[in-house]
Amino acid sequence: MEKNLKRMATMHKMQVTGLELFYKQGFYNTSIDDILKQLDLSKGAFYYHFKSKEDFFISILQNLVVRKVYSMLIEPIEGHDNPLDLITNCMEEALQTAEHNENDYGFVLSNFMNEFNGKNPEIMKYLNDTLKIWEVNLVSALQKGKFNGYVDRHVDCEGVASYIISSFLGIRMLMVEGSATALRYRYMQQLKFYFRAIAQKQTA
Amino acid sequence: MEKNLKRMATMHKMQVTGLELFYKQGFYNTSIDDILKQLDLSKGAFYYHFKSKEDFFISILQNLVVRKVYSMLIEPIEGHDNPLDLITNCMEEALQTAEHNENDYGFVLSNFMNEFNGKNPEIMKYLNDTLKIWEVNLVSALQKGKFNGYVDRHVDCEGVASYIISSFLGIRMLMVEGSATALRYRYMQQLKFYFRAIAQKQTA
DNA sequence: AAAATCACAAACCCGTTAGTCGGTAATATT
DNA sequence: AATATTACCGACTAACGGGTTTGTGATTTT
Repeated sequence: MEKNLKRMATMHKMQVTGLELFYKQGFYNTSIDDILKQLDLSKGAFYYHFKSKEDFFISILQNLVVRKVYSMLIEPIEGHDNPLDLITNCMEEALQTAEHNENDYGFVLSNFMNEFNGKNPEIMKYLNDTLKIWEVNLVSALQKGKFNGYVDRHVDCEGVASYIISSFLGIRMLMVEGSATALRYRYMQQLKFYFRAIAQKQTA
Repeated sequence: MEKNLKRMATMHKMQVTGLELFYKQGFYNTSIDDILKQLDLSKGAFYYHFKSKEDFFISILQNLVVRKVYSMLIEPIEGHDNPLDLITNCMEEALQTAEHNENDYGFVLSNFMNEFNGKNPEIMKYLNDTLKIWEVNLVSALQKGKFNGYVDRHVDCEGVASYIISSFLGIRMLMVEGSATALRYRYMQQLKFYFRAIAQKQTA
C-alpha cells in the first residue's frame, strides 16, 4: 500500500522532470541520465518503472500533457457565452503563461510534433490526436456561437479553428526568440481584429 | 583554377544533401556519415572542406537557405501592386510547394529554430536574423501599401506582419500531418478574409 | 522469524557518432 | 623531372547513450 504510493511518487517525479527537459532540449537530445541526474536516481530506477525511453515519453503525454491541454485550452472555452470572447481570453492566458516561461501545452504539442515527425509514428499519432481534440472543441464552440448569434452564419468554422490554432502555434514559435511581450500584444490585437470580421454582422 | 571548381562542386553537393537530411531527420539526428554515404564520400572529404558539423550547417544556412528565403518569400512581394494580393499569391505558392513535399524555406527556418532553441545560440542568431529579414520586408511592403491606398491607414503593419508569419508557420506545421490540401485551402480562405478586413475601406 | 518482493544503485555492454590522422593518387607548380 | 598542393580515403579514438544485469537494503507477507 505504502509501496505503491512511493512507486507513483517516483514515477511522477521522473515524468515531470522528463517533460521539462524534453521540452527544453528535445527528446532525442535529452539523455535518460540527464533526467536521472537531476533527481539523484539511477538507471536501475528508471528501467524498473518504464520499459523504454519511448514508453516513458508516452506515459508523460498521457499523464501530463493531455490533461493540461484539457484544463488550459478546452475547458476555458466551454460555456454559453460568446465563444469569440472565450477564445480570446484563453489565448491571452496561454500566451501570458508562455511569457513567464511556463508551459502552455498547445506549443508543447507542436514542438514535439515537429521533432517526432517522420521518426516515430506511434508518438506522432498521440500528439496529433491531442491536437485534434483541441481543434474539434474549437469548432464546436464556434458552431454553438453561430447558433447563438455570436458568429456570422457564413463563416467556415473548421477554417476558423485551424486558422486560430495555426496563428497561435506560429506566434508561440516566434516568442521563443525575440520580445515575447510585444509579440503577444500585437498578436492579440490582430486576433481581435480578425474576430470582429467573423462576428455576427449587426445590420443597422 | 579547375581545382577550385571541383572544390566548390563537392562542397555544394554536401550542402544540398546535408540540408535535405537535416530538414527531414533533424540536425542532431542526422550523422555526417548519413550524408557521406549518400554521396559516396568519406569522413576525410568532409573534414577537408568543413571545420565541424556546426560550421557545415552554418555554411548551408548562408549558401542555401538565406538565398531561397529571398527568392521565395521576399522578392515576390516587392513591387508597386497591392501588397495584400502579392502576399496572398506568395503564401499560396509557398504552401503549394510544401504540399509537393518540396521545401518552402519559411518552414525550414522555423523548424530549425525549434531544434536549436536553447542549444546553439550562434545558429539561433542566424535563423532569427533570417526570419527577421522576412518580417522587415513584409512590414515595408505593407507600409508602401498604406501609402498607395491599398491598406487601411489605421492598421499596425508590424502586427499584421507577425500575424501573417505566425499563421503561416503554424499552418505549415499542421500540414506535416493531416490533409495538407484541405488545410491549405481553408488557410487561404481565412487569410483572404483577414486581408479584406485590413484593406482600405471604400467609403461609399 | 523466514521468505519474498520492492525500489533502487552501480557496473557493464554495445552500437553510434563527432572528430583525428596518416596515407595516397591526381593535378599543378617550378 | 622533381616538388608541392589538392582532394580525398579509411582506419581509429574517445565519448556518449540506451538498455541489461547483478546486487542490496528496506519493507511486506507468511
